Amino acid sequence: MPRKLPTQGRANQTVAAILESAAHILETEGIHGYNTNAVAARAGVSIGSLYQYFGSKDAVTMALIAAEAEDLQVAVGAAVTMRDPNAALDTLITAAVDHQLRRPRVAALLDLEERRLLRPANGDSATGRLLPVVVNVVEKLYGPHRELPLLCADLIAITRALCDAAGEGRRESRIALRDRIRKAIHGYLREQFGVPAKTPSARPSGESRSPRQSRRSAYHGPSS
Amino acid sequence: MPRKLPTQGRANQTVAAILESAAHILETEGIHGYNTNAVAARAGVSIGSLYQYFGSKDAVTMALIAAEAEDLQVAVGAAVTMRDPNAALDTLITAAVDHQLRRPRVAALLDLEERRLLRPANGDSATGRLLPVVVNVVEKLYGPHRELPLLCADLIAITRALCDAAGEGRRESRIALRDRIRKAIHGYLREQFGVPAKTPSARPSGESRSPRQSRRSAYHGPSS
Amino acid sequence: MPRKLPTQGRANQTVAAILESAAHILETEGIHGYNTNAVAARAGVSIGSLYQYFGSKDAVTMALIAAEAEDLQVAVGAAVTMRDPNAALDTLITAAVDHQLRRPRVAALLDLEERRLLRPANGDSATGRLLPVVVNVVEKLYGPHRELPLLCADLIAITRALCDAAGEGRRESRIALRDRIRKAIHGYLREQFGVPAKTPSARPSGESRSPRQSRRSAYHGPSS
Amino acid sequence: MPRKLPTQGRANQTVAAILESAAHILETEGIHGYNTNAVAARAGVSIGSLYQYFGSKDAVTMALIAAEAEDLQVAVGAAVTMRDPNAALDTLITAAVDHQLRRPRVAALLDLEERRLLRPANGDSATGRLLPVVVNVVEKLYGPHRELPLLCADLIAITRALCDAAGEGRRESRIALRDRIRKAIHGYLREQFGVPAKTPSARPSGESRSPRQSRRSAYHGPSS
DNA sequence: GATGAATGAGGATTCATTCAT
DNA sequence: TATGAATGAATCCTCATTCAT
Repeated sequence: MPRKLPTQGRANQTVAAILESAAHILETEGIHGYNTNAVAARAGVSIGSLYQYFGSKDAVTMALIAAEAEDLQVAVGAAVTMRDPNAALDTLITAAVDHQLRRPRVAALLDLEERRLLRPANGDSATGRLLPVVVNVVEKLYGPHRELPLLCADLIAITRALCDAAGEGRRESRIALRDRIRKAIHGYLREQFGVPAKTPSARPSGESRSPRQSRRSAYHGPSS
Repeated sequence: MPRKLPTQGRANQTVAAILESAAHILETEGIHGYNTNAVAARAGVSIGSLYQYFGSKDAVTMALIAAEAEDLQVAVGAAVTMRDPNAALDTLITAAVDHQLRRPRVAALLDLEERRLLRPANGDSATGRLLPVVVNVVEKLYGPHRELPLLCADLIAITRALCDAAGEGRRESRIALRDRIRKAIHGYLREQFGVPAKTPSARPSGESRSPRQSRRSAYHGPSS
Repeated sequence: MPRKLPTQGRANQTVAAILESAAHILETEGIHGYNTNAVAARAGVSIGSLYQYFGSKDAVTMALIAAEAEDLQVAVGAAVTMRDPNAALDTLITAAVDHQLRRPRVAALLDLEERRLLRPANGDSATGRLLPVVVNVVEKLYGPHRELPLLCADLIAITRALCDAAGEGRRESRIALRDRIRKAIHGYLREQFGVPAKTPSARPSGESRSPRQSRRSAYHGPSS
Repeated sequence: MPRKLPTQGRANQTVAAILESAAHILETEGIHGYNTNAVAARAGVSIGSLYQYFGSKDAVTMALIAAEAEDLQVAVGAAVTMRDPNAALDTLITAAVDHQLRRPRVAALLDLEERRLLRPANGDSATGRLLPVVVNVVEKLYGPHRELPLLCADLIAITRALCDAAGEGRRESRIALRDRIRKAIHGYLREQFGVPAKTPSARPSGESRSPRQSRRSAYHGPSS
């Protein structure tokens, strides 16, 4: 690592170019246009170089999955250190939304590939590392539950689904999407926990408020 | 007419065998094992016969999508005629669960293919026909909402996501899954409408009633 | 032959329908659309029936070649009996033009196939039966020549080429085409024979005249 | 640059080998044996290599057409610069003969394919570039004519037909063939113009000299 | 005889991967 | 190390032909 840093730098550049190219092709052409020759060509490197850095097409895909998940991982890392579980959850949701909306199709397609590629040596999927954090946050927010991992996996699935749905076709602000995801998550959890908590509105600051009463005024619709 | 019937029968059998084979291969091998030769071989017919009935591989896929969606369509038809919107919603959920759990992977993969195959053409996907029914049912249950189609699309996406998640890996009873979907749906809607639904979704037990109160004190976030 | 005439009639009808269909497909789709299934379908018979009457695709093609050449054969037969060689030649030319222009593409494509199919058991091509007649006519018109068969084969090739060229693209009257063919033929022969004969204008009657002199009055063009 | 040249050389070799193989197979097997696998095999390259250089079978065919027409184009270029129209015409005829006789069947089959492949696209066939040159030469030789392009297209068709006819079966010297073509061409033109050409075409002997003069009196038209 | 479902060899094309330079 | 030409197994699809009904 200390030696031949310039080389390392070039290698890193090449790897980055390949992954960027792969993502772009997946986004614009779908799986059917996703082949190593196209990826190498668009990356501006030879096919031989691609195979120098990645032993196979699947290796490229896996690296892309990891790279795409990276910003998510950053958010996960940040969430872990937060005191306020609400802020932590918001951080995760925001990261998920940003991630999925940046390249909606890539995210969806990589989901598929991830399932296939993780079959043999599973364990370290993005979800795998995400789940415990979510469990931790939710437990802080809603208390213990004997099926918490299952519920949190559901939350992740729901979040992903809403992002995917938002990605194809309908264009809307990420704020609106975030709001809907928050409602889906808290609605689900409240049903599961049998609690009248209400979705906190987007206010990433205010580390604490006594929500239940004060938030009532947020209701609209037939009720109040 | 008697002349043609045995022939017709054979043709129908062949078509059915091909679709069954296609579904089986998608389920067990994934998209990577899904090719016309394999489908024909497993169906016990020659590749030529496959192409006698389906003009292309995509045609097979589309027919499979239609066939797999058929039971869903039946449920949709039934739900349309129901007076009780709660029962109608349950019918739809049950159908979705049954459909997705029968061949979890097929359902997920066909979703992907459907997106690709419907891009150029019309919009009569399974979701397309499902959405208005859901909108109608939800409106009866929760009242009007200016973004009802969007919300209902979310409901469909959520349902699908939970089924998909249930499909891969964890095995559980469809009753439990149905219950979780119901909670996700009603939780989301209650958040969106800010109102308790006219009819609560699941009353399977009394067990989960009491925790609701006692756990209250554990909440952080908006509450405390 | 005397018995089961009705059956024979039906068979003939079927055969005729198949050949007509084959010609139509060759004309409109070219060799690439010319396959037995399409021919049978367009003829309104089953593929099985086609193979009942023709042992193979090549058999269909050969029958089509024979059928298409039939009107040419009629003209050949007529030409043989004519006294006036000029009228005979005109008959042949007219037949060739009519034949080639009715279905220009079929004629050209069958030419190709004929060459392939006649390789093994050649001898009875349309040209084969045509050549001696042409030789005979030309000899009467222009006198003997030691390479007459070669010259006459050239005449046939020239005629065919001009018809083919007329078939694709440029539309013109068959009278004009006939005139050009006549000029090409007589021009060639005059060069070969070193003779001042001039192309007779189209006057299919006058069974006999001493051509060289009497034909003078027939000249047109810039002169007279 | 030195880096690329050997590679370029290899690529060129491969392309040349493929075209040579294609021509050879067309010549010996006809269209029925003309498929990409056979072409690649005979060229000593893999099928993949063939598709590296040619996007499709038709692309191979078109490249072959262009390659086969190349020597013709050279002759056309040479003819354009010639002062003496007779020499120019002879150059063209010789080129046509040499071209067609080198691989008679290839030339004929490519003619067919050319018609099919040029249908949709532009009109720059070999004939397309040839025609204006011929028109120019003929006009110099025989003077103006309101249908000169048509006549010259006929000349090209006639030349091609005689070459084709010479190609199949009968073997003869190209000198004899050239002579016959010259006679066909000038015979046709004299008929059309009703005039002796400014320059007689072939002077291989003295034998045909006297008739030309004596024939003059037979001409009508501009002359007499 | 007539039918048309079924067959499967054959042909076009793609693309992951290798390897000589 | 980089390159990109070459490879060939795999895949989609066609069509001449057969044969059970």
